[in-house]
This record gives sequence, structure tokens and C-alpha cells, in this order.
Amino acid sequence: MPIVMSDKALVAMSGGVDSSVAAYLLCQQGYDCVGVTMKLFHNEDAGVNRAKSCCSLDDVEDARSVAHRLGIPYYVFNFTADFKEQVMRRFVSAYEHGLTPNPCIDCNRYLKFDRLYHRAEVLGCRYVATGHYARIERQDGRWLLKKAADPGKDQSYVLYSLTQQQLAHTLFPLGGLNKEQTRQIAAGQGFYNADKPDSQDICFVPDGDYAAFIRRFTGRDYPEGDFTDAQGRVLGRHRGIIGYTVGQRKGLGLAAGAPLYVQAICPEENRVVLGSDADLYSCGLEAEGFNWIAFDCPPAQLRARAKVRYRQPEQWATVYPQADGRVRIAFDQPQRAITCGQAVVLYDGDTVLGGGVICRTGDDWISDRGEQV
RNA sequence: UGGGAUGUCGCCAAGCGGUAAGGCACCAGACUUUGACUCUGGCAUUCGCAGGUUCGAGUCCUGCCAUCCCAG
Repeated sequence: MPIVMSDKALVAMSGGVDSSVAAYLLCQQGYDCVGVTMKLFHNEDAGVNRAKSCCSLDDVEDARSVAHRLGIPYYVFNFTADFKEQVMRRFVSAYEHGLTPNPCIDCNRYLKFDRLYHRAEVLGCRYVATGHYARIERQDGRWLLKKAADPGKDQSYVLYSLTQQQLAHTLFPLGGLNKEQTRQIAAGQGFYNADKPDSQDICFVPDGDYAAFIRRFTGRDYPEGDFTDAQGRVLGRHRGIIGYTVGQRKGLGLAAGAPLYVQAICPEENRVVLGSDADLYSCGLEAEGFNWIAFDCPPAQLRARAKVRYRQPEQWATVYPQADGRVRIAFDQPQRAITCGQAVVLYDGDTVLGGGVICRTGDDWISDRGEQV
């Protein structure tokens, strides 16, 4: 697509290498860039100071420094209220309901590609750009979301919620690069965040203790309860339902002959069901809030490859879109620990077909034709 | 109180005179822009206690203690 000099892009700059290089590349390509850092939370709220988190004060300074170097305007937007409502609260609520959320996806959906979009419009920017590793292509009048060139860094999974409208106004300058190239560009430009370690963990829970975060956030007490097996026999005591997720092994504190894993979480009974690794596998799932990117109206049935968590090789499955907008998926091979609250994203080769949130798992309810039995 | 059995890491558990396996749990690190999973490393100078036999004892002997089972 030809680049018009007047094209103005709002670049979300976290202070890390990726978004810094993204900003640099867009400047090189002739975009009229505006650098922006979203202030998403107060470090005190996260209970830990900066270190590895994004959006800390230090990170703001890093971003500001890069923007200054590029000679582009730079602003900090205070999105703490929205982040608290749209990301933190959803995160907490999910755990309270026995689900396992992916806050990065919510942050993309509600903050970067919604809240930030509106700000971009106000500032007269045609595009919002981020340092995500993914690609956007136009094909037959449709915007397609595709995997990054670097399969090891591909982030298309966390972007499945993007609509045609959003894709039309989004730029991912790093989509064709691998991480090494990004760092080299950063080093070549003298960005001193060139060697900054990749971010990891949940940004607002930098110490990894998300259960402690939830307790702090809500001020609630999450009472102890029973660990049971699938038959309901009591195996021990759990320390509050929010501390567990399906498939989890560590932290149960129970010594059986073989390792035990969380099988299911029953919030209404304040019970956590445990089982063996083999008990974790199933073929079916149902997803809600599905967003189709590759087509307006999906076919009645399709074959695709699907991911059930961020870092998972895609798995072949048959997909059955439902009349109510939900989508049922039957995998060819049993998948380990399909978890409610996590996202399932469908691929056709490098193209993201769409994705949604898993709301039901197990394979005893789904027939060969995707019908409920 | 008789009869029997057992006491080895937080839990389970090898060991049958030659210088403490393993599993689970736990801890640390790696991996990872979600939670998990996974991987790597660590984890009993000591075998209920006290004596004794022996070149050498968790392993044999004696006593004590504790627990469990069966009797009545």
C-alpha cells in the first residue's frame, strides 16, 4: 500500500526494544509519528516496583528518550482507570469464577485497540502502531491478520479480537522481523534499551504471585476448601480457589504416589478437583465471544488448526460455528488441559481465522457433527 | 494385660553386614509478553532411643519407647 506522507501514526511505546524499533521504522517509512506511553497502573497497586514490569516510571523515561531521539512528539496517557476496569477487574473476576484469564488479550482488546484508538482519532492519527510481532495484509477486500515472520515471536494469538475496522487502521512494523534483527536495529540506533530483557509475566503482577495480587485488589478473603478426586473423595485442603488453574501441578502440597494436577475448579462448592496427567486430555471445547477475522460469515463447518494457549503448537481440529455465535471445536487428537477463560485461536496456515474465549471443555457432550449430545 | 506386626527425608518407600535407591512434596534456576505445563539442579554424615557383637550395622543381639492389629 502506498504510503502517503501525511499519514499520521500513533505509536504505542512501552519503553522496551520492540516498540522503540517499531517507532523508528515507521519514521523511516515516512509516517508522521506520535509516540505514546499508556500509563496502565500504579506500581504500588502492583505491589512491586518496576524491575521487569512494563509501564513503570523508568519505562516512561526510556520511551521518552527514544521519542526524543527520533524527534517525534511524545505523550503519556493516563489509562489507569480503564485498565483497572477492563483488565484488572476482569482478571480478578475470572479467577473468582474458577476461570483462567489472559489479561494480555483483554489489554489489547480494550486498551490498545479501543481506548488508544479513540485517542488516535482525536489526535488526527490514521493509524495505531504497536511493537507486536504479527502482520496485517489486505486480500480480496478483506484485512487479514497473519503470523509474524519469526515463528518464535509470533503474537497473532493475543490479537485475535481485532476487527476489520481496527485492522484497517493498525500497523505492526515488526511483523517481518525476527527478534535479533530488532535488537540489532535498536543497537544500531543507540537505543539503550537494545539489550533490555523481554518482558514476561503479567505486567501488573511482576512478582508472579497473582493470588496475592487478587487478595490485595479485592480485599476479600478466599476461604480454604477441599481438594477432592473426580469421585468427590477428599484428598486435602486448598488455600482458596483463586490460587489454582486447570492443569496446575505445583503448589498443591499433596504427596500422592504420582503427581496430581488440577482437573477442575468448582467455585460454587469451593472445591478443587484433582487427577492424574492422563485425566487432563480431551478433544472438545466450546468458545464464546468469537471474532471471525477471515470472513464475515463462517461456513457451517471447517477444518483448521487451533491453539488453546499462547505457546502451543497448532493442532488440527474440525470447527462448528453455532447459530448463537458460539463455536464448537473438536480436535483430532486429545489436548492437554483445555482451560475455560483461555482463548482458542484458529489458523489457516499463517492466517488467523478468528478466535474466542473457551467456555466449556470435555468431549462427552460433542458429537461427530459438532452437535450437543 | 497376653499374642502378632512395624518403626529409614514433610509423605510413600528400597535396603536381607560393606559404608542411605526411587517416587511424591518442597526449594532454586531455565523456558515464557497470560495462567499452566515442561526441563535442569538441590533436598537424610543418617536410618525410634540406648547399649552390645563385628575390621565394618539401617541391616545381627539385648533393653527401652512409640504406633498398629488380634485377643479377652
